[in-house]
Amino acid sequence: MNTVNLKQLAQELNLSVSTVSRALRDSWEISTPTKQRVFDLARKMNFQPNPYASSLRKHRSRTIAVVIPEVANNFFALAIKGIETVAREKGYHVLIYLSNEEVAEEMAITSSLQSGRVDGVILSLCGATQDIRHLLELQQRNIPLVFFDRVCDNVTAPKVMTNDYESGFVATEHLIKAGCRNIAHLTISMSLSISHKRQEGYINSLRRWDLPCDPAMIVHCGLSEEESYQQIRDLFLSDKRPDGVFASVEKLAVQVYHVCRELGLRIPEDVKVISFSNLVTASLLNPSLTTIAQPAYDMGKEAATILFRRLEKKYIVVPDDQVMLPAKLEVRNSTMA
Amino acid sequence: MNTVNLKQLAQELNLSVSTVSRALRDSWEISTPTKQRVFDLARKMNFQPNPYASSLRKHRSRTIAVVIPEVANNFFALAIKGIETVAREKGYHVLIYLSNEEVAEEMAITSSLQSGRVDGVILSLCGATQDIRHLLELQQRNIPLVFFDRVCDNVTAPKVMTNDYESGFVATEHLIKAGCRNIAHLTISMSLSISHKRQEGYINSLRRWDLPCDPAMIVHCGLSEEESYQQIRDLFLSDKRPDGVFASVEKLAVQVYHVCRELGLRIPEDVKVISFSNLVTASLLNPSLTTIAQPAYDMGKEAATILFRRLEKKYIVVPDDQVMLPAKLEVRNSTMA
DNA sequence: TGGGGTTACTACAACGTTTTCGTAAATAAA
DNA sequence: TTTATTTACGAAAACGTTGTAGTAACCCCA
Repeated sequence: MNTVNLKQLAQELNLSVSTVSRALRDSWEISTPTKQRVFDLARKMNFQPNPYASSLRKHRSRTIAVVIPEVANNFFALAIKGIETVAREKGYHVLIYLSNEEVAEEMAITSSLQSGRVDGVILSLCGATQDIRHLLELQQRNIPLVFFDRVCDNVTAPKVMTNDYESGFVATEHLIKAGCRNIAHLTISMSLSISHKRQEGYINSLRRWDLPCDPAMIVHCGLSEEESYQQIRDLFLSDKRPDGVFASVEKLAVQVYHVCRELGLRIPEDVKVISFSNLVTASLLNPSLTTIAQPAYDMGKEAATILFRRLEKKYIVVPDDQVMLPAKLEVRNSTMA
Repeated sequence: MNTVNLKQLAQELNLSVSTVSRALRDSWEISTPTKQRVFDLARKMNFQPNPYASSLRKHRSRTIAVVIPEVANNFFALAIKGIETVAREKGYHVLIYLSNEEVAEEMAITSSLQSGRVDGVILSLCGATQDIRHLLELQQRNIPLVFFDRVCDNVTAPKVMTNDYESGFVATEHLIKAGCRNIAHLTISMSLSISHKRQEGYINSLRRWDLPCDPAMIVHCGLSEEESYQQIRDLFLSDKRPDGVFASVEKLAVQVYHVCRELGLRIPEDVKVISFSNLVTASLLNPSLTTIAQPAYDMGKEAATILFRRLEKKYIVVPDDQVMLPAKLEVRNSTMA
């Protein structure tokens, strides 16, 4: 427990508390010699101002919250790193909350954030979020909100995204050019706009190349490991086995690898695979995985930067600036012709 | 900004602030009907108590800090998940700080934590930490500290570790049994006790099997990617090329794969590889990687549990209880005989 | 009828900062 | 010399909660 406070400094220096406070904040109202005395003693006594007293008085916590569905995932981990970097630079603190892909948890979290504990929130939706009241409530409390990656179209707030539509298009096109004619798309919860966009890119790419768009080839995978594994397995055991797979998230690509291994299917000979992914080991997989890599770190930095712009310049209100950071296609062996 | 407070509730109900406060905390001093009235209005007005006022008054923040060297790493990410899970269960909030493997940053972080912002700290040292004054300072301020994984032997505090010595021994033994006779050990900064222990396990395993222990086979890799890549490359180009490699951290194993690819060395035919690692894709690598997997999630949970035991003082305060969670050897193709 | 005890509340002072409003003293302007 | 203005500080009131110390009102039993 921190015990040295302004009062003690003031007593020691024969000054008033307010003078000490002002001196430490380098106020022009305090003479240079006095400031020096205060600085010296504060340093000597290792004075650390109580952040809670300060927050209470100033109605500012210098703390932000990051709410994400999971952290054991290179994309979100890198995003956190980006956010933390910017935050610490700006003297802010970062609270982390994991919704574990559960809407109920996401709601409980945002609800607890209404207390004024944080000055702002950076959030990436969990897969099943449909109801957005909990997000609107945050805004009603005047707590700035910035989305990244899994944004919410129905909420007016800044958003940091990747070019999901284009990436979906390019990924599918890449498979087509590699010779695939029966391409499956694996995706998660369709309540997410990123899933929509990626899928649209997929569909339009098929159209553009005059390939049929078979609804059976679009697999909406469940959230549980087992469920999605089964679904992917069923897909590969169906009459029309795909010769190419575009996975909208990394986890699904990993499962495709496992399923193929189980079923004795060869990648890329029997089926080619491409996926949104930030795996560090993509190039070391067997075979190496062709990925659409999102600039996760930069997205985190960007989201934080936007948030701090809002927090520090209240007068400039940009209701919903959107930043689009392009993902990058990294061609590897899993889509070799 | 949160604006509904106790005072407003009190006014509306014709009660005193203290009564409302007590009613909300379900105090026995308040009659049931009054409590009900208070609860109802609080819910209706969506009252959220100001956490900073409460923290100031109670000298407790219900917040902990997690300080780790990096997050874009499955081990630390899972540990965070474990910590966050326990914390939220207990009604605590988790601040995250990344030291980026820089002692200076680690010190700046712990220094800022002296302010009483957090009730406790969970920390994993960065590779180069030697000076431990910043950690002792935390303890002098009576801020409970719990280490996990990269613990600090010189500081008296609870520690959550894996059986590093045994794991080092077993990993090396596994290579020996697979036929390796010239085993290299790749490690990071030797100021870390986990590195020491893993290395000791390695050395003693060699001794146990009457194999020579060549100092040239122990490579202390630098922190930068380029540096360690060069060091590993040099190792493989040296006169006595190892036929087995025991990597003490995942990152180095990944680099071994890259180096081998560059040099045209085959794993496991030319060189067998085993590594401490929590890679989800270990089994999908080319070849699949034999790992010593630490129970990262459980370690996080355990560290948090110990910290909360201390914070809540329900149990006897044990100054430095140490918990050892065993790592698990997962044999895969990279060490096939 | 009064002393003791319980019940259900209230008043007020913390907690450590920041900020508003003052004000003595020193200096400048008249 | 008198009157403004500046300089450098202090007193006190916030911020919203919680804990301590009361205290009316009622009941119990002698």
